[in-house]
Amino acid sequence: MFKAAKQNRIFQDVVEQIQETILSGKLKPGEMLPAERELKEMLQVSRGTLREALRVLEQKGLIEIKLGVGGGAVVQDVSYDQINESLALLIRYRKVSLRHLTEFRMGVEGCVSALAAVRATPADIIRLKFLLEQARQFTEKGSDCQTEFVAVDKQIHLALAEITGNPVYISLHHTVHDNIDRYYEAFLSMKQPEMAENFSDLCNIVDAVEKKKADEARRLAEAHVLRFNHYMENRET
Amino acid sequence: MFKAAKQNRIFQDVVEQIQETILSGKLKPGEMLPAERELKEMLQVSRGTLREALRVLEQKGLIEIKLGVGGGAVVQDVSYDQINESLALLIRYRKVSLRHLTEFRMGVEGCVSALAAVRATPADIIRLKFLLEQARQFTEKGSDCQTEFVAVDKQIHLALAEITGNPVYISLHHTVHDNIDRYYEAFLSMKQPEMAENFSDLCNIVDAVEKKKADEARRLAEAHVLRFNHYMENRET
DNA sequence: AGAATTGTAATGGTTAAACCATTTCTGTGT
DNA sequence: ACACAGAAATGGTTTAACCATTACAATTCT
Repeated sequence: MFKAAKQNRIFQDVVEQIQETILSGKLKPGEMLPAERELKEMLQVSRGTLREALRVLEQKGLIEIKLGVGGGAVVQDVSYDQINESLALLIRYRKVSLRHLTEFRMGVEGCVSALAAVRATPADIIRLKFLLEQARQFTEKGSDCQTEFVAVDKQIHLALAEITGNPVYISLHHTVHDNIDRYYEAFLSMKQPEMAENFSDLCNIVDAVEKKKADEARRLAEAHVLRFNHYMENRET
Repeated sequence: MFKAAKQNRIFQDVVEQIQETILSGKLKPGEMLPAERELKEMLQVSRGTLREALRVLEQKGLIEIKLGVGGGAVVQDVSYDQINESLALLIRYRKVSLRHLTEFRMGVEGCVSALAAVRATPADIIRLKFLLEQARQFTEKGSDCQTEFVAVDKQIHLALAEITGNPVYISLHHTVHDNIDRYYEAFLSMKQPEMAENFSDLCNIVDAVEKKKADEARRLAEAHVLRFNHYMENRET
């Protein structure tokens, strides 16, 4: 029901004051807080205490500190970085396995593709086909371009997430890929045939999205993620 | 590809050292860091700098500070609190709406139910039916027990997530529910008929899980979340 | 005039030493 | 035994000084 009522720590009060000022819109992204030496006078606290508060706000992603003349605390636009860091921490701490992550990714990419199939506009389809064309070129070049191919693959999945228009899916896409990439770099190795297989997967997904076949898009996306994973499983420790 | 290479700030180095020690398991939850005055000697930094580092670690949820003799930094078990706070910030900043959150929840609960249908053991089914029985009792009592009913509803969804055995789904369950609950508290109002409808939903989902009908479980779970949401939409600002 | 260099001041980063506030433990007296 | 008081450990805060980085202006060279 309630959060633990921490004893009064002055820097916490400072954090709350500044956070409220930012969240209420009195300070907008890009604007700056007064310099530390000014701010400490306004708040009637020591510089050390103020700096502890700034560290917290920085960690929350609400401000960023710049050095030098004209430097100081710049208000940031709230982004997905913090949520991603938290999830990454959780993944690392709980030692979430590649299997778990892949299973989750299967589910999410499936949902994303199904939603995208419902919502894609003609412009979205054009964008997807443009990305497909890039993928096709890298596929032809074979394993020399594995990195580039994986990058385009990722862009296609991101595009699908963006088509859903749901920021939660977009955020998760980044989180999952940032965390799964570590495994890719270590374990993934595709030759020309595998790349061709994957390229074919992507074509089929985009095709299903274009034809607004949501269920088929889901099924194909799930199979695609699973296939990607199979390439790695043999090589996993 | 790479993260921005922040200029060397000593406290960041301290944060990384301590964080690595914790994440690598050298320091386990419940164990304590040395006292500030000791730690600053070990790390060869000033107390102010060390404290800035501790504020960051505290904000990340890796440690908690206790006062008095025998106090100090206690290593925490990584929880969902930080990720929840990040999501709450996004919601407050209006980057994520209830509609987005519900849509996402539909997808996740669908995947969870489908997976649970595949993996549920007889013991899992017994647990689910035990929870259903509680829900039935609260349903009969009507709107006096709305809070209790919602709590059991949540427990059932958590149980399904746990049946999948995938920690990512379990984590997400907590995050989504913690944040969606704020809306529930503000907007949700169910009378006896709505509760009966929901109870029926839950029965059908558990039934589909028991019969290992994954696709049906998914469909039912999605409809269930959607229905829950409809109760609120009329009341939303 | 224009370009390169240098100086200067603002600003965050760090250090040091001292004192306060809270909490636990210990010893003393009843 | 129990209660109370004091001591000690530990985080919280303050102050004052100095260092490092940066933007900008002044100066000098071509």
